Order: sequence, then C-alpha cells, then structure tokens
Amino acid sequence: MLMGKILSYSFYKQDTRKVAEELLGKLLVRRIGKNRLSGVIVETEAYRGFSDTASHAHKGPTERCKVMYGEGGFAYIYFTYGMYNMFNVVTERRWFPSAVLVRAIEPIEGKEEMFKYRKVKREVELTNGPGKLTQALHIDRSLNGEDLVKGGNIFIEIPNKKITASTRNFKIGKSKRVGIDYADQSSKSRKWRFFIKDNKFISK
DNA sequence: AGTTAGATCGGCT
DNA sequence: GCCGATCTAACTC
Repeated sequence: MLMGKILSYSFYKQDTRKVAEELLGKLLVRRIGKNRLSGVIVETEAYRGFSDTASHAHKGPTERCKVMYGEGGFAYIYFTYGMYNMFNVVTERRWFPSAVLVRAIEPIEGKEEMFKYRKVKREVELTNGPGKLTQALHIDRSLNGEDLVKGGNIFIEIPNKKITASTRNFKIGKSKRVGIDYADQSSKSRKWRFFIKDNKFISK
C-alpha cells in the first residue's frame, strides 16, 4: 500500500498561494470502503479573499460558498455547468475566504475503477481537468465540507515513495487562472495557477 | 490544430 | 432569466 502522511491543518492554514504551489506533487486520496483511488496533484489554482473577483466568495458567504469562510483543512465542492463537480481545499483562517482548486492529477491507485466512473479510452483523459478528476474519483457535493485531516473519505498525503517518474524532481510553472473572464483586470492578471511543467495530465 | 455549439441545472440578481 | 473556476463532439482548415 502507498500510505503516506496526511497533511495537517497547519499546512492548509498557510497563505493560499503557497498551499496551491506546495500541493503539487502531493497525493489526493479518495477512499471508497476499502478501496483507495488516488493521484498526484499536478495543477492547482488559488482563490484568495473577498477582494478576488474571480472567487465565489467575493459576493459574500452564500449558501454555496460558505465553507470557504471557515478555517483551512476542509473540502469545498461545488456543482457547475449543470453537470460538473469541482474539488477545492479551503485554506487560511476563518472569515478570510480562500481555497485552492485542484485542476488535474496523475492517476496512481485504482485506475481500473476510474475507468468505470469515466468512459474514456486513454488514461490521460481520466483526470486532465477539474471536472474530469472528480468524475474519475467519484467526488460530488455529498463530500462538501468534509474534514481533510481526519483520514476519512477524502484527504491529501505526502507520498512516502517515489511513486512515479514523471512527478520526481519536477519544475513548477505559473500562469494566469483559467475560465475567469467575468473577473476584473487586477484579478485576471494574477498568476495564481500552478502546475508541474511537462506533465501529461495538465488540463487543456 | 483550432473554433464552435450543445449539454444541463443550481446559484444568484 | 442569465450564466458559469467545464467538457465533448462536430465541424473547418
């Protein structure tokens, strides 16, 4: 088994941009009964504070995004475009709404199972986008607000082995965030998207 | 390789 | 009533 050390509250309570960057190379684990589905995080985006007009939280603590107003270390999962769930981790402190969107992972454990949840032919299509990886890992809104630290249905680990060649000694790339045309210029210009350079599973 | 429309529904004005 | 922190298939070049 590829069991690693689970990330703590203190990790999630750091600056959101740092958490987004440091999540690269960590292992996102979805536990379903005895099964583990997992993948190395290869792409993230930071959404930080009420002044970030790209963030759901900037309109205030609505029913949908209220988890973002809580303390770091919990899951924020929302439904969008009528058919997709997005997985985020809440960061920083209470009343400072912020989160990291996980946009892509490289599958490690339970690939067979992932192909059951997502009807695609090529492995790269399993998890190379935020709406895709939630399908592959069977993540939906029923997990919204889950504690990410207690080793329950979903959590993030420090991998204890060199699990794949492609995520060893990686270089980090930064860019503007994707799909936020509605935001103002200063928010759009921020380079708060982080990814592992040259990884196959980066979103398109 | 690049562009475009359609899917599909909850959240918010 | 509009539109989205997206994805896919179908189209054109």
